[in-house]
Amino acid sequence: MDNFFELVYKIVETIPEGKVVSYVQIARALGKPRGARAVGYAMRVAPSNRNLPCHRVVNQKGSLAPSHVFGDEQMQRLRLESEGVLFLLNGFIDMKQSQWKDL
DNA sequence: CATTTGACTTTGA
DNA sequence: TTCAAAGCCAAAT
Repeated sequence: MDNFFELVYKIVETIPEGKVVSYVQIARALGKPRGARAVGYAMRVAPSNRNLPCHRVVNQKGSLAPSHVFGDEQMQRLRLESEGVLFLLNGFIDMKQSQWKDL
């Protein structure tokens, strides 16, 4: 399976622990600098059996999915914190340090 | 086959 | 600098 989704999943699997990646970066890696939305769509239909760290994929604003996607909003935050991702006081991710720029 | 939607980004005021 | 609107890409309906 080498469709768009699989490519996205491959990149997401490559995200190191304690780091996050913006949708646009993944889109760029796929050759679609403006395909960030498509990446998000791929995440929405992402199969759980793929061991996909979707919680490490965030947007440029540093905020995760609208919450209900993971079940509980605080759960994903705790999960990221457990991996070493730094969170700001406003509940957003500190992109300055946690954004994975080694793509 | 055409339209709508969506876990976004960028540009304009 | 912050807030609001438009735009683009791919998949689903």
